[in-house]
Amino acid sequence: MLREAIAILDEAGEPALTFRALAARLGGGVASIYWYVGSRDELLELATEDVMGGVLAESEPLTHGTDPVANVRAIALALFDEFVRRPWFGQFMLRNSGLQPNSMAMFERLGQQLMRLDLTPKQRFHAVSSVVSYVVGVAIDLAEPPPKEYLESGLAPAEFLRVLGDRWRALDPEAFPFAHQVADEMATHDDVDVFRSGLDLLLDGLRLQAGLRPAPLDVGREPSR
Amino acid sequence: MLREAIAILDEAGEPALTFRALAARLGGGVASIYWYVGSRDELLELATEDVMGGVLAESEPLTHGTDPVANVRAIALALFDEFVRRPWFGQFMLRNSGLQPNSMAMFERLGQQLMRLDLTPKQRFHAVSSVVSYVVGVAIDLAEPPPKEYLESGLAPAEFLRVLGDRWRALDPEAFPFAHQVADEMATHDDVDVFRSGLDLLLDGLRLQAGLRPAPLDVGREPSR
DNA sequence: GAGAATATAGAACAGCGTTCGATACGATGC
DNA sequence: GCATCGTATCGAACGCTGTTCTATATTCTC
Repeated sequence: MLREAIAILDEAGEPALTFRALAARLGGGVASIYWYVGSRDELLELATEDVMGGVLAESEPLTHGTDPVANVRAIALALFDEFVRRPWFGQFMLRNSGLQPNSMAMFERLGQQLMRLDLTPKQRFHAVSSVVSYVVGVAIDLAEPPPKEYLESGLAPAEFLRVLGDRWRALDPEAFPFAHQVADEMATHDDVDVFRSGLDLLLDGLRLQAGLRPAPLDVGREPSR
Repeated sequence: MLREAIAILDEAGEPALTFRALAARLGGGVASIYWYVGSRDELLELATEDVMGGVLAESEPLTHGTDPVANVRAIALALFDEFVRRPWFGQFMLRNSGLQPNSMAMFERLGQQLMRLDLTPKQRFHAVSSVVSYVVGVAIDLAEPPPKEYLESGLAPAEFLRVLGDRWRALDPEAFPFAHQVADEMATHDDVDVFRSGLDLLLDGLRLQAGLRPAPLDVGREPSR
């Protein structure tokens, strides 16, 4: 049943997961679902936990590298991948305050990497919280349903970005010099690049705090300048 | 009318803003609201834009400092303040993809600060996006309604945090060394401290990228170690 | 075979956003 | 003075939602 629920979420997003839709898919009655799950929220909770379990399993090999910060980076990127695959996942990842086992395990996994750094417990706690917050922030952005203006336009995603860029470029350069300057970036940006950039800023700050040299450039990172 | 809508949001949160509740408060009929606003989503959009306008106005003086990164920091903290005051605000800040004037203006304001840094347009675009994502991530966390376990317990917020910390401490130290280590931090942490820490990591990384010295310690920052 | 635990649904309820159609009010035009 | 048109209001209904109640099968245990 959880499988079918996740399938609906994957295919049509969170609003599409109604008890009636799920019951129809299962070929059963609506009320039957309540035998297995207490509420819709609980169902979403189970779904996110299930997916988080998958990410946890898939990203396990990423935890054995010698550079703990690089490991955190790799794990975060694995999470990002899942957000792209399942936009609904990001929306609910934070819904549970770390009480679910798998979410807790992800938190623990990130924290364990940071235990190999010369930091105070408080700094470690703050650092993990920050990485999670950043990741969630990007996830929410990705999960945001496209504006209906886009849906009506019938444009391809890349084309719509170009239109958005054009709109920024058309703004008054006096009042919006920045929008004007980055209109091209807006038009051509790739989400994963943006995610990686911000993550690297955060992790560079963390390296600095831990008294490490800036960053090894050998893990597919673009040079900082 | 927008005033009353925001009042409901402030008093009882986003789910409480129903057209029927709003109509009752206005002493009118439900359908009348549709004369002024096309849908509930549009109403929420107007509300967030209105609040963002307020933050924009209040934080204007924070943009004149000599250190652009410190200015970004101050603006972000002003946003955070609003999230604490209005948890619903954070939830919807990102709902509009920068099409609303005030959200756009906030984006522009952050970007203009970064124009004073020696960065490429792409780096600037990524940096602003990252700061926004981080801020939104924290906002979402804050907006998360407290678990019903907490509501049923009747505990004060600080006490509930202590309970959560105790629970982490009770975990198997072999399997959860990190949770064990930061249980105290979890129990005693202050949200604004966590927010500030992560923001500073991000901004330190940005300073590094711009070729600046780490950070002036004179703006109320705690030393990095 | 009796009875308990497990499992399944149909029907109904209250609430939601939204739409429809009717009804006023006031200014404008002839 | 009367008709007309845009502004503004609203009661009633529609279709949808999560959820609950109650009744009924199915299966396992003694």
